[in-house]
Formats: sequence, structure tokens, C-alpha cells
Amino acid sequence: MAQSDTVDRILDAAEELFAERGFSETSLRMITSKAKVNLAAVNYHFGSKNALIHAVFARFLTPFSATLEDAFDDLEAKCDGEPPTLNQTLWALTESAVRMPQRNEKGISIFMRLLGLAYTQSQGHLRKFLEQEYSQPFSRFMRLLKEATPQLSAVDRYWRIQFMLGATAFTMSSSDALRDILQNKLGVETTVQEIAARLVPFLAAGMQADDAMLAPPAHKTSVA
Amino acid sequence: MAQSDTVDRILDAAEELFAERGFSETSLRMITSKAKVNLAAVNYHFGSKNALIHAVFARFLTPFSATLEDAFDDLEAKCDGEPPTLNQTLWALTESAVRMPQRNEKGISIFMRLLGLAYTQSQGHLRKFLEQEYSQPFSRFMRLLKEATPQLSAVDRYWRIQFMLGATAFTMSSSDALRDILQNKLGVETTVQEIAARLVPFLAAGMQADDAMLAPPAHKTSVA
DNA sequence: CTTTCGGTCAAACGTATGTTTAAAACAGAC
DNA sequence: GTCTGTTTTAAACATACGTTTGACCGAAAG
Repeated sequence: MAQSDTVDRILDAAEELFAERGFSETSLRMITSKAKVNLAAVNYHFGSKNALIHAVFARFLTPFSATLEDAFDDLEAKCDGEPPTLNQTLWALTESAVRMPQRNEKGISIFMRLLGLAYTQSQGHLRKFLEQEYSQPFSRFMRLLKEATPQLSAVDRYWRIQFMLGATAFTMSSSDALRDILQNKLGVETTVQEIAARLVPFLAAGMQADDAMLAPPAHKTSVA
Repeated sequence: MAQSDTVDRILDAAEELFAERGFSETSLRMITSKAKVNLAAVNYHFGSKNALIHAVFARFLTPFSATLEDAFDDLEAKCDGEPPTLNQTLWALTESAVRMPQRNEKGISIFMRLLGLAYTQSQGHLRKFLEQEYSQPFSRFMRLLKEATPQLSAVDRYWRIQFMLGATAFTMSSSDALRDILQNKLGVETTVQEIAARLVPFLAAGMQADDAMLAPPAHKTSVA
């Protein structure tokens, strides 16, 4: 709300509207009227709506992936050869996210919601863009996860990573709504940091679940 | 693809298209042309696009919630006063889902994907519809979860349920793609049942994660 | 002062959407 | 065969969308 540059005003408005309504459900006219700029400004400055979506992601994902690489560097340096633990790896990720300089108090939850939407809304162009631009920190994270869970078979690890991804993306993509529900039902206020603090141990425990629990309860022979 | 009744053909086409493209991104013209039906048929038989979305959900959610209630009845009868365990409750749910008579082999994953979309795409009308129509089995499931995890605070339980929901909806909703990736990377075939068999222990472990893990690793003062 | 050029603006373009209309086709009852 | 109510059809409707256009503005450069 501070700078009056057209490009930033568009990005701010688009970011917020995308986060609360999704991409297809947000029109350029909503964005430009919220940003108080002319409709044509989006196509003039960005070229197309899809390019605007990419720009919204790039604006926070580029500094974030740099921060994340630094955090991984620190972590690996600290561990000095030993692979970092699962908890350390997950915390490096969430702390990098939380530490990001935010334009406003909603910064983090918008950030998270957008990431969730990126996975969820099947926008082919977005997925391709993200894969091309940010493959490096992603594969590094995957490698750390692998080294932190050597006891898991490749298949087990694969699925459990998907479960983690799902719990995270899903929760974060509706974190605002979920916070509101909790506020109404139990009268509890929650910050994104607190959600993350609850999520990480859940993920870590699931990731390290004992294989003994893998069998379903007996019911093949007789069902009561 | 068997019955030639207009209503069912529309529902089949809509279900499939919604699952793979989302609601806003699927037009009535796509649906009617896939169903080989006149465009006006949707508004004639259902009244509106939103009502069609509701009908798609009702078609599998109504029998499913009946099956689920039966499974819960059996479970509670078997436990005879004692509250069912977390594992039993989760298995009752997944087995009810797997047992559902499906129109085709993709039935379950379409089912899951739609549920994920219902939560994710901010379609207010859908959320309201689902809450009104299927509140009973939902609250019963919640009650069972509560009784199976008495050690959790209400807030902890709330968030962990969201995490479970996310891991499930996300994984199942893209189970086709995930199965293909696994097939290409590791040469492993997987069924939806096997995914469920891996998911349930992950969820149970996360749900019962020790609160001692709740604190982030020490890093304020000195880092080990 | 004139030119130039990046930026803004109102207006229009073409297309796609959900919905409605009114006529036609159909099926069963009398 | 005729009538009656339901279903299907092609066409149109009104609206919204992303994008493009061409005139206009304001300041820096000549």
C-alpha cells in the first residue's frame, strides 16, 4: 500500500486476490480495479494474465529459494558430513519460510496459500514454470529427506513424501478459512507460525512411522 | 458409458471433467459435448451449473455416507462400549471408501480428487451444500476421532485432523499421476488399496505424535 | 519549442460463458 | 389418430472475459 508504482500495485492486488479466490476465479478487471490502475496496464507491463501469475510467484519464490539454499548450506556445514536429521531439515524449510521479509502481516499465509493453489489448481503453465525455475532447491530438499530417512525403502519414502506434501499444501492453501473456523468453534487465535509448529512434528512422526503398523486390523477371516 | 439416460450421461461426463480440470475450468459445453447431449439439457434437468455440481457430489456421497454409517455401527458394536482405536476408525473409513461400488476402475481416485477440490476451490455454495447434507456422518467420524485420541487437546486435534485430511485428499486426488511417476522412476506398480495401506499408518503416527517433538530444535542460544 | 518515447487511458474487439427461448420430436393414454 | 405431457433441439441472449487499439499525456532530449 506504500509504493505507488503501477507494477507493484498490480502485483500486490493480484497476489491478494489470487490467494483468496484462485486464479481462474480472479479476473484482470478485479485486479486492476483493486490496484486502481487501468485495465490495459496488466497486458502492457506483463504481457498476459498467465505471465502476471508467474510474476506473482517469482516475486516471493526467488528470494525464498535463495534463503532456503542458505539455510541448507548452514545446516550441512553445521552437521559437518553427517546428514541432517529429518526434524532439522523440516525446520530449516519452515524457518526459511517464516523468516522471509513480508510486505504485511498476511504475507506468510498468502505465500502458503498460493503454493497450495499452485499444486491444486491444475494450471499446466504454472507447474511448468515452477519446475523450470526452482528445480534446484527442490531436488536438494528431496536429497536431504532421503539422507534423513535411510531406514525407509524408496517406495515407502516416495509415498510418505507425497503425504507430507499433501498435508502441507492442503492445510496452507486453506489456512485462512481453517483459522476462522477454529476461532469460531474454540475461540482460539492462531498464527501461521503456530500452524507450522504443529505441522512439523506431525509430518516427522508420520515420516518415521513404524512399519509394524502397516498391516490393516484383522478382518479378512471374520468381520464382527 | 453403458446407460444412455441423459441425466446419467451428464453426471458421468461432469464427474470426470470436474475431477481432471476443476469446476470453473470446466464449461457446460465441454460436459454436454463429452456426454453427447444437447447443451440445454443441463439446465433443463439440473437447473444450473452449481446444481449439477451438487448432484455430482450427491451421487457418490449419499451411498458412501450410508456405507460409512454401517461401518461405524459395526465397529462400535464390536467394541461394545469401549471407544474404537484410531487405527480401527481410520480403517473403517478407508475400507468403506474402497468397498464402494464403482462405475469404473478410476472411481475411487475421482471420488477423492473431487473431495479435495471441494475443499480447495473456494466455491462457497459447494461447502455449504456438503455441510448441510452430510453433517451427520462427518460429526460422527469427528467424535470417534476425539474418543480415540483423548490425550490431545482440542486445538491439537483440530489441526492434526486437517493435516490428515490434506494428506489424504491431496494424495488420492493425484493418485493417478503419482502412480505413473512411481512406475517410471522405480518400476513399481501400485493400487489405490496399497496407497491407502501406506497412508493409514502415516496418519495414525502423525495423529499420535509425541508432544515432546512440538518444540523446534534449539537454535536460539547455541546450535548443536 | 519540438520531438520522442514510455506510460496511461477509454473504448472496442472477439470469444466464451451460463442461461433462456420457442419450436420440434417423442412417448404413452385415451 | 389425437391429445398431453415430457424431453430434445438449434438458436439466440446477455454478460463477462482476456486482449488490442489508437489517442493522449508528461517529461526528458535534441
